[in-house]
Amino acid sequence: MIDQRFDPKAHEQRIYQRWEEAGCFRPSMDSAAEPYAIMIPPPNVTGSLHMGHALNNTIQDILCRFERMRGKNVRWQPGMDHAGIATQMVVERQLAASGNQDRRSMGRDAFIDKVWEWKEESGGTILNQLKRLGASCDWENTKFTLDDEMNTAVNKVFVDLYDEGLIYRAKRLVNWDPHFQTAISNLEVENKEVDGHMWHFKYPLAGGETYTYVEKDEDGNVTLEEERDYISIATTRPETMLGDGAVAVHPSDDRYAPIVGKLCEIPVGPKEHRRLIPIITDEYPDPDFGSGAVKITGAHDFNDYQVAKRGGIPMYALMDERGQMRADGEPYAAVAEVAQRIAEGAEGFDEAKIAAMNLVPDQYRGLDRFDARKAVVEDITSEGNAVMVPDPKHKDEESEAPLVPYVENKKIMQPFGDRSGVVIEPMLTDQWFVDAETLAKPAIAAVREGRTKFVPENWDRTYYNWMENIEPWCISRQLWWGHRIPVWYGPTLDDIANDGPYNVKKGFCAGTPSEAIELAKKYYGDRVEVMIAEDGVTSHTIDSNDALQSIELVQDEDVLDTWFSSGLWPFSTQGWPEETDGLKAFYPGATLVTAFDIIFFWVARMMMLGIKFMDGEVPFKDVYIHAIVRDETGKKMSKSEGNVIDPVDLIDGIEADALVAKRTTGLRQPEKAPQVEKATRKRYPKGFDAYGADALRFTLAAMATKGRDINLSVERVAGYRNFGTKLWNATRFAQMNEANFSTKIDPQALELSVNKWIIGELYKCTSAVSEAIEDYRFNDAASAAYQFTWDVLCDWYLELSKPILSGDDAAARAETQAVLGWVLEQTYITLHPFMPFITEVLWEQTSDRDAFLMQQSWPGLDTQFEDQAAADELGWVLRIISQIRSVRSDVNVPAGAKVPVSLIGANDRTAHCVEAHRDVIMRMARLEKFELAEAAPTGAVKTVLDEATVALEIADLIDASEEVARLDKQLGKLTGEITGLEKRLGNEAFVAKAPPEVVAEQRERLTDLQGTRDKLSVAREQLAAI
RNA sequence: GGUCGAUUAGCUCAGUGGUAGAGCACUGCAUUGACAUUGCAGGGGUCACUAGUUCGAACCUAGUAUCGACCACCA
Repeated sequence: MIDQRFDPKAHEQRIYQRWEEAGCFRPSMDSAAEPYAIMIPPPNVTGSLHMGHALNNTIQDILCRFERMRGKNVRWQPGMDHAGIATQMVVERQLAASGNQDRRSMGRDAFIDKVWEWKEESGGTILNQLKRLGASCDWENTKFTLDDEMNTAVNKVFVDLYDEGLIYRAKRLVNWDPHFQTAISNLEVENKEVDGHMWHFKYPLAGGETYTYVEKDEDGNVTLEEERDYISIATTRPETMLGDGAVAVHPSDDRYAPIVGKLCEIPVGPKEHRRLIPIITDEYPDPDFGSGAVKITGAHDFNDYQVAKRGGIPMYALMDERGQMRADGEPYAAVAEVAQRIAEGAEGFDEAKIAAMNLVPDQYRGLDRFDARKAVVEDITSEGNAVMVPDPKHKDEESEAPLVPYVENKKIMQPFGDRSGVVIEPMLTDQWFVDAETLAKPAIAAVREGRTKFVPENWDRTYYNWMENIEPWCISRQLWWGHRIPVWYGPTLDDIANDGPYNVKKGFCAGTPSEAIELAKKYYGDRVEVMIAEDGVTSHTIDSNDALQSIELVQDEDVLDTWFSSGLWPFSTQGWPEETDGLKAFYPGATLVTAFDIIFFWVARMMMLGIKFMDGEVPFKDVYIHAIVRDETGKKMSKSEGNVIDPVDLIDGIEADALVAKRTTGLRQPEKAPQVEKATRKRYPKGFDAYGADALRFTLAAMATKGRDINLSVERVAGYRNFGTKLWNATRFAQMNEANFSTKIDPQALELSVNKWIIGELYKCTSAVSEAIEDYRFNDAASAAYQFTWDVLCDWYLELSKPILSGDDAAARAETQAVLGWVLEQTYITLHPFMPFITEVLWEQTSDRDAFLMQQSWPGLDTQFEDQAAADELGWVLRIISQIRSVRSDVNVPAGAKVPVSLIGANDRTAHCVEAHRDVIMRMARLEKFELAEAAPTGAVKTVLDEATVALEIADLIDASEEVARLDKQLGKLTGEITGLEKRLGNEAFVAKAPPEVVAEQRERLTDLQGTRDKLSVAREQLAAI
C-alpha cells in the first residue's frame, strides 16, 4: 500500500536519478525509429531558473516525453551559452568584491583563466535546476558554446562567410556601451523615454552677415519677420556641437533659402578658433520641428551619420571609449585650423585622418560627456548665444516678462545598454559586420514557403518585419570572454616598403593560427618566416639585402557577439562540420520552443546561419512562441516590484520570512526594500507550500494557451497539487480493492457496461490529449486529462465500481479489478508528459516490472474501445443520479436520509438500466428503494428524465407550497427555452437555410423540452390540487 | 508613426458561426470507508460599445473606447 500522501521531496530527485542512470534520456544512435529533436534555448552560464525558463522547458519536456512514448528517437539537446557580457560582468564583480586585481591589471589570459575557474565552480546551476523540473535532456551530450568543438564550428563559419565577403570589417557608427567599453548590436539597446531638455542656440553667421528671417502660417500670412545674424539650432545634446560638420535645412524651407551655402559659427570653444561650418540642404530635417535647422554631427548620431555620408560632411569623433571627451592628440588650436581648411574644401584628408583629429577644445578635454554638456550650455548661455524667450513663469504679464534662455523640458527617447544600464553612445569605430541582408533573404523565403512555421502563426509578421528591414549585424565585441575573432594581422607590404607608419593592417582570416601563417606566406612570400607574436605586437625583420626576413602576426583583439555562436546551435551541437550521425539524425529539429523576445536575437540568426551552412535546410520545422509569465495581476515579474516567484520555491516550498528576505536582497535600490517586504508579506503571508515539480509543470501547461501572457497565481499551483493528490488517492483506493495493475484488456471481452463505458471515456481522453499536444494546445491537453481523471474516473467510475468490488459476483469483481488497474495505468501514461514524477512513482509502486513508466508506449487506443450502448446506458445512470441528488438538495432532504423513489412511464431500455444499475443508483443517490411503477403516490416530489418521471416519495418531508414554487421556477425556465426554440423553428428562413442536422437537432431538443414541461406541469397540478 | 494583441462570472482565464464554460473565491449540506489537499448541490454573465454580414454572432467585417506589448522615431 502506498503512503497516505505523495511527498514530492521524498521521490522527485530519487526518481530523476534513476531515469538518468538508466539512460532514459539518451537517444539511440542506431535506431530505426523516427528521430525527433528539440534544441534547448541554451541558458546563460550565469543564469538561474526563472518562471520563463520553467514554462519554456516544461513545454519542451512535454513534447519530448510525449514523442518518446510515441516511439520516436528523441534527442533533447541541452547546453549553455557563455554569455559574453553577462559572464564577464559577474566575474569582474566577484574579483572586485574579493579584493583581487581588476581585469586590466590582471591581463587577458589570467582573466580568462579566472572565468573558466568561475564557470567550473559556480556556472551552470541552472542545469541542475532544470533537472529538478524534470527535464529529460540528453545530458551526456551537454554542450557549452565555448567548447573546443563549438569553437571549431564558429571559426569555420566565420572564415567561410569572410571568404564569401559576407563578413567584413568597416568603420561605421555603432552603439557603444561606455560602461563595458564595447560595441553592442542594436538589439542590445533598449530605448527608454526619459525626461530631457532641448536647448535652442544661435549659430552666428560668418562675417556678421544678416538675412531676413520670415515665418508664415498655413495660409501664407507672414507671422514674423526680422533681421537675423544667426541660425537657430535646437539640440538635446549640446556637447556634440563640438563635432558638428554642418548645419542642414530642408531644401524646401524658404526661411533659410537666403543663407544656404554660407558658413555659420559653432558658438563654443576659444573665440579666436571658432569653427565655421557650412549650411547645407538635405531631405532629413523636418521644417515643422524645432527651428527646422539641424546640426550635423556625423560621428555621434545615427541620422546625422547618414546625412554626413550623403553630403560628404566630415565626422569628428569627440569621445573616448569611456564616454569622456577626448584628451588625446594635438592641442585644439592646431586641430581647429586644419578642420577649418577641411570645411573650406581642402583635400587630402581621408576618413582615418579626420577620425584621428581631436576637436574638443582644451577646457572640455577629459570631462565626462554629461559634465561637458553642462559646461557647454553654461558657456554658450553666458556668452549670449542662447535663444531667448519670455520667461514662461510670467505667463500673465507677457509684455513685461523677463527673457530667459529657451530650454524645453521634454520627454526624449534615450538608448540604454540592456546589460549595463548606461546611456549608449553612437561611436565611429572599426568593427566586424555580417551582411545580414544577404543571409536574410533565404531565411525569409523559408518561412514564406512554410518550411518553417511559426505557432501561433501571427508571429511571422514580426519576423518578416524585422528580417526585411535588417541592418548589418555588428558581431565584434571589445570583450575578453568569448570566441576570439579568427583573423591575424601583419603590416602591409606597402608600409614595409615605405618603412611605416604601420597603421594599416593586413588581415589573414583562417580557422587556425597555422592556416593563418600559410595565408600570410602567400602574401609575404614563401621564404619569409611567419610566426604568431607572443607579446601581442606585430613586427618584422629585414635581412642585409633589405629583403623581408620574418613577420610576427597578432590576432584580432575582439571577440564575437555571443549570439553568433548561439546562431549555430542547431548544427554545432551535433558535431558539425564533421558529418556525424547526430547531425544526420537530428538536423533539422522538430520544434523550437521559445519566448518572443528572442525571435530576433536567436531565431532569426539560427534561420540565417542554418540555411546558409546546412545546404538550405531550415534548422527547425516549427517555432512555438510561448507566453511571458507574469504575476497574478498581470505585472511583469521584477525584483524591484518584489513579485518574482521563483520556480524552485514552488517546487521545494519556502517560509514567509525566507521569501521576504529573498525578495529584498539584491535590490538595486535599497529604499525599495521596505516596500517589497510589505507587498510580499501581504501577498504571501504563509510563504509557499512544497507543491513539487509536477504541480508547477501542470499549472504552466494548463495556462499555456496560444498567444496570451500567463498570469501565474500560487493558488492555481496549489490546485494542481491537489489534482496530483487526487490521482494518488485513486491509486490507494485501487490498491485497497486489489486492482490488477499489470494486465491487458480486451475491450471486446468485457461484460459490464460500466467497464466498457470507462475505457471508452479513456479513449476519448487520450485522443484529445494527443491531438492537443500535436497542435501545441497544451492547455487543452492538460484540461482533457484533468477532467477525465477527476470528473470521470474519480467522481464516477470509482464510485460506480464500489458495489461491484465489494459485491459477491466474482467474475464481475475480477473484470472490474482488471479494468480499474489498467485504466489507472493508462492514465499515468497520459499524464506522464505533464506530471512525470508522481506518475512514475505510482507506476513503480503498483507494479514490479523493470521498465520505467517513461519508457511505456503512449496509449494507442482506437475506436474499438468505444461502445455506444454502454455510453448511453451509463450516461443515463449518471444523469438520474445527478438529477435525484439535485432535487434532494433543492427540497432540503437531509443528506443522510434514504428516500424511496419510483419511476413512472419508463420504456424498455430505461427499465433495463434500472435493473442493471439499481444497486449503484440506490447507493449513490441514497435511496431506500428504486422501482418501476404505474403511477406516483400522491404528494411525491417529481422530476423528469427523458420519457420517464422520477417520483421521490417524500411528501411528509417537504412543504407542498415550496414544492409548487420549485416546479414553477423550473417550468418558467423551460417555457423560456421552448419559446425561443419555437420562434427559431417557426422562422422559415432558418428551416430553409440552416444545415438540416442543425434543424433536426433543434426539433429534437424542442420535443424533449416539451415532454419534460408537460410531465412537470402534470406534477405541479397534482400537487396544487392537494 | 508601424506591427501585433487584449476587453467573457468577484478574481485568473478557456471558448473559430448553432443550448455561454473551467479553476479559484462565494452559499448550503455532508466527517468512521481512496482522498477535507475531500464529496454533493447551488448562486453568479447585456461576452467593452456601435453598426453591419448571416436563418443564426462572444466568434466574421468596419468603426469607437480602454489597456498592453514590440519595433521605429524629430535634431
